[in-house]
Order: sequence, then structure tokens, then C-alpha cells
Amino acid sequence: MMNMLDNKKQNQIDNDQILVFKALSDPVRLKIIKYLKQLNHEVSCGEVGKAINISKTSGSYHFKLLELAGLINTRREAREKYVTLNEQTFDKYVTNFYKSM
Amino acid sequence: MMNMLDNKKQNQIDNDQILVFKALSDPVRLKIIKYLKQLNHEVSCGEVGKAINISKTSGSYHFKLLELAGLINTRREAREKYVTLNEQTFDKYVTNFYKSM
DNA sequence: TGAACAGTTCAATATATTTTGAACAATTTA
DNA sequence: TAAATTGTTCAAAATATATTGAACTGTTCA
Repeated sequence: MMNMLDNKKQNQIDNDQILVFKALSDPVRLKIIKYLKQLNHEVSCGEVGKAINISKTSGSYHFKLLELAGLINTRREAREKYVTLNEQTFDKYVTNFYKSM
Repeated sequence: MMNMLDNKKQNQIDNDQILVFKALSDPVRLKIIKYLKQLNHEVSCGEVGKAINISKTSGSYHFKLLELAGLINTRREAREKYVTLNEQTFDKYVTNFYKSM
């Protein structure tokens, strides 16, 4: 049975879901994701930015959104920030979206 | 091997992919989709609109975007327009996104 | 026929997202 | 230490998306 507190939780889940789809609905971020998937190992933001030809400011903005959506894991090492895909999030919010919504 | 013509095709696929994610990244449209999934049979736009409490203008706008993304099938019968989910699109662009991108 | 109904279109407005460049902090290298 | 490197933040501008109400088309019903 669904009470009003559970309803809040449901809204939070919907919000997370929406953040994920929003993050995936931009051509720059799709390029980032495809690049990371193809490489299949940790890379710096700078390397990704050079590979797909975007400015560092734009990169910073897009990596932030991907991170907020939980689609990438990030690790800072001194000057550089390293990123990888977070497959769990893809699984939960994309691959399993239809069957579990 | 990927030549420049294939590249155009790839861009088209990306565009379709983006239309799908964009369509899914809005709370109203997510409500529509959940309602249709739950019902699991054809309903009119008006019935959906009443169920989730949106104006007919807003409904018309959102159903159009869902249709453009290929996420719903529509059928007009006289005054009314009936909609169902298009599971194939969910399969191809959502469920299989990660593995096949 | 004329009123009600289902949905669309349009233009105006509001809101959200993306891009850009300048200034910044922290770290590394010469 | 000074210069170069990596990335962030901020504000302005450009662009895209969503909401609203009025007017409209086509259909049904009394």
C-alpha cells in the first residue's frame, strides 16, 4: 500500500530518473558517453574534451551534469579529474526502465 | 568501414536516440507513459489527460512529442485519438541503449 | 440546424538549458 | 619563482522547451 511518505520517495525516484534521461538527451553528452564506453578505461576530462572537440568550459558543464545524474564516476588526482562510466546507473535507470517503471 | 554516407546515417540514429531521451525527460510525459503502461490497452488522449490532470492543450503538445519520438502509436477514430505505447521503440532506444551504443 | 465535444494550432509568455569568455584556484614543470 | 597546465566558477547571451488561452477544425448528438 502506498502512503503519502512513500509518495515522496516515488517523486524522488522520478526526479533521479528524469535527471538521467535529461543527461542522455544532449548530443555532446552522448558523444562523451560513447567515447568512454568505447575506451573502456579511466580517462581525464581533458582527454575526452580533446577527443570530441569541445572547450574546457563546456566540458566542465557537461561532466557536471553527467555526474549529478550518476552516469559517471569521477576521481580527482591533483590537477586532473578522471572519469569512467557508472554502469549501475545505466542498468537501473535506462536498461531496466521499461520493465520496472 | 565507416564512410561519409554511413556517417550521415549514424547522425540520424543519434537524432532519433536524442528525441527518445528528450521525450522521456519530462515529468508530464513520464506520467503519461506510466499511465499507458499500467492500463495496458488503448485509451483516448482525453482520458489520459483527465487521469493525470493536464489541459487539453498541454496534452496535445506532449502527445505530439511522444509520437515524434516513436514512443506511442496513435489512431484517430472520428473525434477521438487513441494511443498506446510502442514497445519496440522502448526496446531499441532505451532497454538496448547501453549494450548497443 | 445548433450546441457540445475532442483535439489542434497559434502566438505570447515563462522557464530551462547551453555556449562563451574572462577570471580564478590548485598543481606541475622549467 | 614564474609559466604552463587542468579544471572550475560566474555572468551574459543565445537557444530550446513548456504553459497558457483564444480561435479553429471536424464530429456527434439533441
